[in-house]
Amino acid sequence: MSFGSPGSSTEAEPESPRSRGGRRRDVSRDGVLRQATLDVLSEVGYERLTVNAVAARAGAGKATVYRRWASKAELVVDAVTHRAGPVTSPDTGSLRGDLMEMSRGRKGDEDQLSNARLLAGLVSALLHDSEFRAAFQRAGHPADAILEAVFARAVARGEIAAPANLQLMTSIVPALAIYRLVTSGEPPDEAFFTSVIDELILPLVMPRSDKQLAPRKRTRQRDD
Amino acid sequence: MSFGSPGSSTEAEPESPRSRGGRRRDVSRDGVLRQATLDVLSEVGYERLTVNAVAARAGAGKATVYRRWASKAELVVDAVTHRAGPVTSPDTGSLRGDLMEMSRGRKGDEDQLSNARLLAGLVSALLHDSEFRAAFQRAGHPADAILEAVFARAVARGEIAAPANLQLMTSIVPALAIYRLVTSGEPPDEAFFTSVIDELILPLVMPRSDKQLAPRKRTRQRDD
DNA sequence: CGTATCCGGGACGACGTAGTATCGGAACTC
DNA sequence: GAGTTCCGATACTACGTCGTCCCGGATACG
Repeated sequence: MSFGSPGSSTEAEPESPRSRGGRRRDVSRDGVLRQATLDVLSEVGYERLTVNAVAARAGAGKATVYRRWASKAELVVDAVTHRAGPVTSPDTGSLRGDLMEMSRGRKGDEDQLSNARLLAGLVSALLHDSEFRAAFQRAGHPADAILEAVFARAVARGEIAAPANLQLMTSIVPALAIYRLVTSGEPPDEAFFTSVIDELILPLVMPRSDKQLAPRKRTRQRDD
Repeated sequence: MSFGSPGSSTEAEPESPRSRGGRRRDVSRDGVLRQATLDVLSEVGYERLTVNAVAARAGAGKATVYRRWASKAELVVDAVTHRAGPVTSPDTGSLRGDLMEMSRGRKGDEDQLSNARLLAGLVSALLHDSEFRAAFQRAGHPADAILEAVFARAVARGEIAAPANLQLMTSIVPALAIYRLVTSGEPPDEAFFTSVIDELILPLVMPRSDKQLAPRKRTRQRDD
């Protein structure tokens, strides 16, 4: 497998040896097909994703898919590596606010829940196909970068001390979200994210218990 | 699907309407087949597990498998629900020692790494087959019970205060182990478990920083 | 207008796997 | 010993999916 794909990295494809004329490829179908791939992937996972289902959801024919990607694997890899949203890092002024904002997500697009569902759908493929995994590591998880920026800003504000192990810290939310999704079957809701943030992350990074510390009762705190 | 299986819960099967004679079923093959199922499951995941591969690894014929389980799904569910080891809760005298001991595992059998690999192989099946998930929830994760006992003992010793959210606490290690396994492809090693325990769990439950707190350098501490 | 490439749709072949059936042989009951 | 059920092994059927090919129609170039 090569995992080459339309616009793999820079979307620059200068050479199109179009011999003579012909109908031009409708570039807008690319995005539709990628989004349909992500949808089906989140719902049934990589193994049960069928190219027919993707094409049908996109309102396209299977030939249209295979004209752009050489295989199901390349389609999925390309769809996931292109899924990046506007990468808007929230900035509510407090670490807790930023983290909660990331959990909620803006339009069900780049939030932690979608990430969890997507990653969960890819788990077995990632585990047993090293080329698959390499492609995703190359692309990197956008949410990771955002989370790192959120922590960095909190450090710059003097809100927290620099975490000793940042990677471990940024893994907590997605890891627990996936774990919950898999073991309970229910997608993590706001109460779950609140628990993780207030009872795990904040107590770990807050210097002392001078701020809120794991509110036992539903202490409603607003910071958005 | 019914997920009935040989000895589902109590291993008591009093009624065997053997009309007359015949070779008796070799019960020892059950365990061999279950173990082979777990092995293949850990290696390739549920979707790519084939009954042929399980039978071959067990040195058995496919008919022997289907004489005991009605389907691949029932075989896997039964194998996983019967995987419980001797459920020996470690007791090293300290919370850290117990947690480390659980991570290491006794014979690569009931340790966190095997659990992670196994659960990772089941992720997509668990996500998209509610009956599958229900079967596993019914069985419960043995490691959860052990972890709860470990924390309970630490509380009884006065080593820690009772965690506000025990379920969240016991999820940290397996959740992060699976996340690492999936995203990096490398199984969590001892250094990883040390990080999680020393930098996440212990700081969270230890009342103050009067004990060890996240040794930066490879501070070799032995407590077993 | 002729040709070429695209489009959605669907037929088709190749392949892998679940589950069944059958075989020669072994273990057991009567 | 006759009959029955298990054993490992393997042939077989049923079915789903990947990937290719073809269709009628649309959109481009020359």
